[in-house]
Amino acid sequence: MQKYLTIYHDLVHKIQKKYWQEDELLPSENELTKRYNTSRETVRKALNLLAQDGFIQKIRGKGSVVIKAEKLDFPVSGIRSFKELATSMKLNAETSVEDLSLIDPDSHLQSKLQLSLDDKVWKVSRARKIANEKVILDKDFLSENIVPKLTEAICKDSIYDYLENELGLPISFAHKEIIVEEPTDEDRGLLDFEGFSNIVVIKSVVYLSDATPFQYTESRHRPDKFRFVDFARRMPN
Amino acid sequence: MQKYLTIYHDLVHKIQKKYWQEDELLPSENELTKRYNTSRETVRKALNLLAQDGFIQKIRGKGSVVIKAEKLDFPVSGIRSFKELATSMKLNAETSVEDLSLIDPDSHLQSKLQLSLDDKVWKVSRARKIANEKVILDKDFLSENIVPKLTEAICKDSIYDYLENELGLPISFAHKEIIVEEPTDEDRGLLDFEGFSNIVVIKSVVYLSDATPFQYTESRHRPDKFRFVDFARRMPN
DNA sequence: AAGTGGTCTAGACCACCCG
DNA sequence: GGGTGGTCTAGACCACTTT
Repeated sequence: MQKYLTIYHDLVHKIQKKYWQEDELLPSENELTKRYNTSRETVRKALNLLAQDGFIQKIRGKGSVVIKAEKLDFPVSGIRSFKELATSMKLNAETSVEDLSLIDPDSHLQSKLQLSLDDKVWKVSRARKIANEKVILDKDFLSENIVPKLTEAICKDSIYDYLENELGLPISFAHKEIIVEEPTDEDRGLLDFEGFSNIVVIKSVVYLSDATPFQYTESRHRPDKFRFVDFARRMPN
Repeated sequence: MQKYLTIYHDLVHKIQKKYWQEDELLPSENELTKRYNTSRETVRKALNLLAQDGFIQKIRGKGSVVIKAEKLDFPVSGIRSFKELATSMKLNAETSVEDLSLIDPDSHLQSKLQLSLDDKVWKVSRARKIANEKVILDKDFLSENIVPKLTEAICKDSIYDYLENELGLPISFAHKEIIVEEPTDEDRGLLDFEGFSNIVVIKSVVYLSDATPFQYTESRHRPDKFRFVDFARRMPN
């Protein structure tokens, strides 16, 4: 494990354990350099990660302030699996696999996943139940080229876990968009939809570290149950 | 201007001018170090910014690949004013100021903006017209402590521009959330709402670089006209 | 084996904040 | 003036990809 990541994880852990109060200052970079017996640039790398993730705010001339933690947030930025989210948010959640099949992609999928003519894709539909209501419908499409096999057991647990830990795929980045749509008949059939007239859809394409797209996902959320949170930083220009 | 930022801007400019093709490799870090007559760490800082902004994908052992540019992105991450967005997306846009007044904040605002008991806030309501339809309602609340004066002319142009360039405020980061709500009577009155039964609301709190919150905004979008794009990177656990 | 990006070091100077 | 974070340097070793 790299030094700056162990420092990062140690600090995250201490912040979450309220080792420092909110609005309090972290030890200075020079102090941390001594404590972790490393160089200042390495400490800075860890602190910059913390800032990027919204744990601290660095203030020139003063120090690094611990930021008030929000909870029950559904992060927009960052690739996280439903299982990771459910765990970290301590949700009482349950997944049912509604469909698992190997299909011929339509042209939209072919272009999104840069497929050849006779490539096939896995289609997975899963309904997510939170507090005994089905409120999320996840539709995943994965290149058979890259994911040759999928089982219902894997889908019920965590596809991400399987991809990263069993197949060792280097998942790298994702392009996401959020739009609001009219619910389809499928949405109404598979979710507890009550009388809602809109559905919030997060569409994403996930890439490997060599920039190959291998997964297209639509995560369809009942509009009353979610808020999507983002932590944005003013960019240079 | 810092060296790594000038390098960053130069490379962004060259990528946008198609100096390198999509999927092509940038010159190596060592090569760029020579060309810009600097150190490798400085080049790497610029390249990491490019990767963070989705311009390139760095691949160990190979190099930095120029990523296919997506078009018409409405960035979630990054704080941008409507004017910046409208300009960069070349929209035919128009703003009307519906309300501008100095009010006593309710308790919700007091806590969001960390106000004292008799502090006042500016309230600004603006309707955004795109392609001759009023589809966005922006409601801004700004601390009078930090923004002592506001005029209708400023609000019609760009508040951000005024804050950054006239007042010189160091705008630093924002916490945003996206939720779907029922439209209010105000929404129906000020927007061309047709028959829609939901509205997409982006709520954000904007902070100065010393972590003081000074602005609370609700940007209310007609659901059919709304699209949000984000570029996410898999975080180390 | 050579070239690439990833990490780490030790030191330097700067701009900013505060007592 | 002393401490803080921001930038920059020159050099080193490593893991990975390609030839």
